Amino acid sequence: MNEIKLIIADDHELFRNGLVELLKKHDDIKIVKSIADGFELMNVIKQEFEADIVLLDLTMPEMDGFEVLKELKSLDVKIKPIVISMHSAGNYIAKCAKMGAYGYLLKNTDESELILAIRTVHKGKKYFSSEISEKMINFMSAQSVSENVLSKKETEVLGLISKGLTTKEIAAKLFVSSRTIETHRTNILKKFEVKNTAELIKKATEINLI
Amino acid sequence: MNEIKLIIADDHELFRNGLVELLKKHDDIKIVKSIADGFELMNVIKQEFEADIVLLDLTMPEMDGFEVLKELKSLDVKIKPIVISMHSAGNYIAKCAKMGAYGYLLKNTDESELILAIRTVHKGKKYFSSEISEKMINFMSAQSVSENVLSKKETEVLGLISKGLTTKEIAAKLFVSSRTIETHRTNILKKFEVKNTAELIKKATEINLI
DNA sequence: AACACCATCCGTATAAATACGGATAGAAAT
DNA sequence: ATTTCTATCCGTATTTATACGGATGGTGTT
Repeated sequence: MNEIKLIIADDHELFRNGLVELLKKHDDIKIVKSIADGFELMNVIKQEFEADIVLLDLTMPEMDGFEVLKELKSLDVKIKPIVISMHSAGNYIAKCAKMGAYGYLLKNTDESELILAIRTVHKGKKYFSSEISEKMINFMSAQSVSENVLSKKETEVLGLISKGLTTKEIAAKLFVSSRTIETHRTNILKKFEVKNTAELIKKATEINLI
Repeated sequence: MNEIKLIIADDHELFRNGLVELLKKHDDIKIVKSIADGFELMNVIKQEFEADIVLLDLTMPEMDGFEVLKELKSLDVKIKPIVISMHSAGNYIAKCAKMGAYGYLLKNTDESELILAIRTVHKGKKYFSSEISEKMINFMSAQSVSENVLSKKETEVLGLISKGLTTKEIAAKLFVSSRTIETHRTNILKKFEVKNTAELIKKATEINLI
């Protein structure tokens, strides 16, 4: 039969469950697994599991979506990843496309688009909505060069900055030297092309990174 | 006749026009004026104009909604103001209620609620949705005491901070001493109950102040 | 093997922000 | 008439953030 076997990987339980409920109504789609982290996901995939598509969140605790994409590419599996993220920043989209994602959806998308994306990808085609494509293209043409995507540590540091922690406090919390955090801050500012914390936080929230 | 005479005061033309279109469909409501600033609004009101209700935006260039409320209260007119704002912060709502607003709506409200609010207020009753009331009550009970609403200057400074300007640059731009801006910053931090700029910007964006 | 990126650390220096504690004139509120 | 708030300014001191420039081991890519 032509049933589409789907895995959901997202660390937000409510969101996962919402998706499950929503997809239940569609007979051609069957959720075979619902998983909270990339690490667990890869374990499942590597062992025995057969699935057609994985709906992949980018931000997960142990192993994030980028890492999953990378590993999926190296493995020789036929599972097609559709990224489903709250980030609409062009650089994220571009990076995912480059890393082999078959689709990119925003978390605030609607049901019909989700279904459309799943079916399109299942047919072997890629699905990037016009909105998403546009953002990616804008990003590419903005010559912003390669990947000013924040590293995992940088993302973590950014989150702590936005909570009002100082460099010293962050260093203590992460058990590293203040120098390290200073460097992270510097690099984050560079990647965002801003000159101070205030502008950084504003841009980060605009982009929904925080 | 029971026609409700309405004035719209909002500096966003698109929004104003949208409202007009939307309200056209309701025969009991007549838009008698559409205005972009509080100053102009008060001129119109003071001269001759008769109206029942004014839909009042809080953020307008020359004279903002708070000032309008204040002046309306002092004048002896029967125009009832309904505030329509994008800010859902409890302190804003509370301040408006205190200053004599008959209603408070968020800009993302829907048509039915808007109409309901207008008709309710026209009958002489106040209209605060349960969502709005709740936020106000939470704010009141949060002992946050009086009005940590930013003054006009503070709001302006906050906006410039979020654009990445430093204290010195802001001072130069506003033709005042750096000391003044430093004090503004201090006061803004106090009012938001945060300890540094990063946290401030985050909170301000959450609250939609920027 | 060579290259690129990441996370980690270090030094020196300046600029900016925050923490104190004041002051004053004017407007507004009660 | 008194108080409260706002916008403006000042001093002193400390803490943070930013700007330079540089280094290393690990990991992953090509």
